[in-house]
Amino acid sequence: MKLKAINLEKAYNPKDFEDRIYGQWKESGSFRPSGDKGAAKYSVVMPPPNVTGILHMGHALNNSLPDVLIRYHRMLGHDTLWVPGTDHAGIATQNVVERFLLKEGLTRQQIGREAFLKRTWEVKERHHDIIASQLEKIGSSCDWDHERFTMDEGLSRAVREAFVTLYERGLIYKGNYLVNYCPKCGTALADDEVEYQEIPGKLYEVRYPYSDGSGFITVATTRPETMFGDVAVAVNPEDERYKSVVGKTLDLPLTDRKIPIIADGFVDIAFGTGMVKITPAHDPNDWQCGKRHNLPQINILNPDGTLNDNCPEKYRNLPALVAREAVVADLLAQGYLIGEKEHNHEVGHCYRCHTVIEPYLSEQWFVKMDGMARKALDAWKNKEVNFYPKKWENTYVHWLENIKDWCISRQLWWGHRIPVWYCDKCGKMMVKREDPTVCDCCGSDRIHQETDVLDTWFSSWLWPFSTLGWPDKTPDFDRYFPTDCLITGYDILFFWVSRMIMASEEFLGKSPFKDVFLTGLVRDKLGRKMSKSLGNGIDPLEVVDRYGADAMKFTLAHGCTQGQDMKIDMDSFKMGSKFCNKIWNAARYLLMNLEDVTLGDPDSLELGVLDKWIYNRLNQAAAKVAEGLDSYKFNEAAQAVYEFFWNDFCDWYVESSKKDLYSTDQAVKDRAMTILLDVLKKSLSLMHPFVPLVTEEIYSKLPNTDTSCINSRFPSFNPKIDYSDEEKTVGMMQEAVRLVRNVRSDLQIPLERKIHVVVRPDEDNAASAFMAANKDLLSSFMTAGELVIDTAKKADISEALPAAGLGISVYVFVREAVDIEAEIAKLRDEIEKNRKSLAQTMQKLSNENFINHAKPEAVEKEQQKRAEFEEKIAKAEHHLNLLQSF
RNA sequence: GGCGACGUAGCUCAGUGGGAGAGCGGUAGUCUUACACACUACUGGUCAAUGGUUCAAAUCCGUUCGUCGUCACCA
Repeated sequence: MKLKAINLEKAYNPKDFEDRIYGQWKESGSFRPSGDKGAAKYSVVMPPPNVTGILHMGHALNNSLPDVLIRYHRMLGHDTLWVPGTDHAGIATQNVVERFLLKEGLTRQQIGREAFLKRTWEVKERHHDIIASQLEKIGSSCDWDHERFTMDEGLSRAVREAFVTLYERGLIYKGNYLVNYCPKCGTALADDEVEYQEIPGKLYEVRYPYSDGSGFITVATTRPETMFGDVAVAVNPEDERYKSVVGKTLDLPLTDRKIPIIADGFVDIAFGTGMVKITPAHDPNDWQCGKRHNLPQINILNPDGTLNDNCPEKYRNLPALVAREAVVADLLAQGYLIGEKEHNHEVGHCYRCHTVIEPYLSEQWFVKMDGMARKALDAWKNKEVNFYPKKWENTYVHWLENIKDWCISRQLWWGHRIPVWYCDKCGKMMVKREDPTVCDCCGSDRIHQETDVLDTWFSSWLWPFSTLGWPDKTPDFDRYFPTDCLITGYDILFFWVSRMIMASEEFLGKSPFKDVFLTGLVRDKLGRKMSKSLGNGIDPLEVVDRYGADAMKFTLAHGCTQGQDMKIDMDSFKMGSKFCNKIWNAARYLLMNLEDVTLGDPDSLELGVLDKWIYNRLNQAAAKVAEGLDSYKFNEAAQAVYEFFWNDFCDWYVESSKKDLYSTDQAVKDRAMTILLDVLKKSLSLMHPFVPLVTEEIYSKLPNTDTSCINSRFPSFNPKIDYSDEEKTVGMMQEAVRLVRNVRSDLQIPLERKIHVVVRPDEDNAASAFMAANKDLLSSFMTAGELVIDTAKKADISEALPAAGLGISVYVFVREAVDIEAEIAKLRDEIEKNRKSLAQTMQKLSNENFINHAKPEAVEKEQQKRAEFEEKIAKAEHHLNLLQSF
């Protein structure tokens, strides 16, 4: 059947088709798992973005990479599932909604818990739709039918199941402990939710007098206002200076309290005065020390960070920093403050709102971690879970070995409310999977639920199995759990990855994924983290708008090396865009030449040397892609498809085929096109995981396809294809062409001057025979007028310029192409002129006055000129020598 | 302070025992039957410094300098 030419738009314009193609895929259910039980399964869960966030480059990266993998496995025929979803992000979301309220002059307390949650759900719905459409826009082939939210019904059930189970196993407890508390967010935080930043502060030296009037001691502190919580002063028991004073009593300045001097090994003899005031309720070390010595804990703060009633009246209700100034002033006035020096120290800040964290004594819920940590360590030791790159294993192990109990209660409203009820009558506590209506113990219906909610990560850590139906034994769970790999940034290794492994081991006895690939972080060109406050972020949607989703995906994959952060700016994406354009134009070229062509069966054709060569290159590229993707070396896989398509297919194969494609013999043309389209079709499949949209759009136009690209078979490496002889032959031809092109370029012989060339292979072999048989092709690559393949080594080459390569030499009859005498004269002129200029420059540069007194820019400019002249002279002399040599 | 990473072409980075590479940039030329988002060629680097192991080191080891990350911290 004779085909008609197909005309594609002149340039690659992703906007013309990206949304349409994505819609078609989604519509046709292409993202759904095949459910084919006969095939291997491949499953991945998406790291759920915060529902109130906006997609940033980090999301783009850790959704692009799984997309590549998922598409690759789908094309291998695997039963693939990629589960998308969003996270309720307790603190972050609550903050967002509170900001909205503030604009209306309201606080959450004013509108109450129920109304606040209603508002929050509304905000969640709106933002969810934005996030989901952004994920679609960047081309993620996740299965939307499996989408989950950490607070949807199923996942909430999973959270309860997890909490109650852990409680039943004795792994959850409640108690009064010193926790990290953010006064602004009004909630406790886990240890790893605190970020430490060095800030300048002061170290105050304060005198505490002995109660017996025998003098005073001096302590050093950065936080003088906490002195109201002091319950002792500690010295090191080994400290000779203070051995005699241990046990004495001190008067605490500004108060009427008396505190003892105690001995404790944690005190550093060398630091400060060697005396430390002990404030158990406001410092983790002091808290430990207080426990050891059975000291009371005096909490001096209100939840909002102001001083409370345990402090002298004067300071009550002042914010800590204000109180500090007042205390310092009073200490100074009363002669207690004797020193004050600059002191930089690390201070904890809230990872959500960057407020200074207070160690705060309060009643909180905790998870015991040591046992789970051991299981998670074993999972790694047994190779149940593997880290890429390997270096993260150390970090993982170190964290697990030093783990502390996890504070999971948050004094927020947005989140999973802790499933604990208290009886108002008998005071008993109940921990329940289902909401109770009456007290188990006394039967009273006057019960109330715990008001705290759970840490967001308490739901995220169940994600790989809660999204598949756990705690129920669903078909999805049976089929797709454990998942195959997890891709996310290393910044949430502890928050999320480690905890998922712990939860999964605890509840299911296996690792939730086989592999963890931890990506680097996306940074700007200056190496700074992209952030809203710096305004240096790149919006993935803007990238899509300017260059297309494929360009973004390809660039990210191509730039993704193991363990390195990725520095990018908007221009970085030109690379992917150019590649897509190249693909587009190659396809356009072939399709526009389809007129009157009848395609044959590529499998039954007798292949020529070049045909075998290109199939061999394709086969090898496929091997590299498989190798790269199997080991999470996305850059190597992307590079392989790039080089194959551009350098092998476009630059050599398509160019080589032009003669046949324009042959007057229709049979020759049909044959050429049959193979060209077959290679194109397979190339599109090869490239599809990296540039899905453009390959699908082109694929849909091909006359030799009947499926969609997304559902086509990946052209996997076929060990039976071995055309290494053809590989050598074509390599030799390419070498000959390069040699001639070098000569032409060196002597600046314009293309329209057809040159006379003798090619002399070292040996008479398949390559020389091929070149002899394809002289026309070779001539066109060399733009040669006359070409002799001189296997017999008989041609007269005395007049030609030789150039030698590996296994081959070429001789170019330059004389015919260039007017030697004129060229020599021209070069001599040029050398002369440049030497004069150089002499002038040198004169300036050798003048000390010039060097010492002229502006540095001027000197530098002269030096640049010198280098330029010298280079020009050297080049001209090189040419001159060449021309004079024959 | 512990642990770790990095330092390769003007820029961004690959490369892990035997050839120093890519993309972008620069230079020169080319509208050579799709692609100027192209083609061709060229340019450019004591692979941070130093010592060692080796027949052979950008690659392995030691030390130094510089940059960064991370964990833990002294009040």
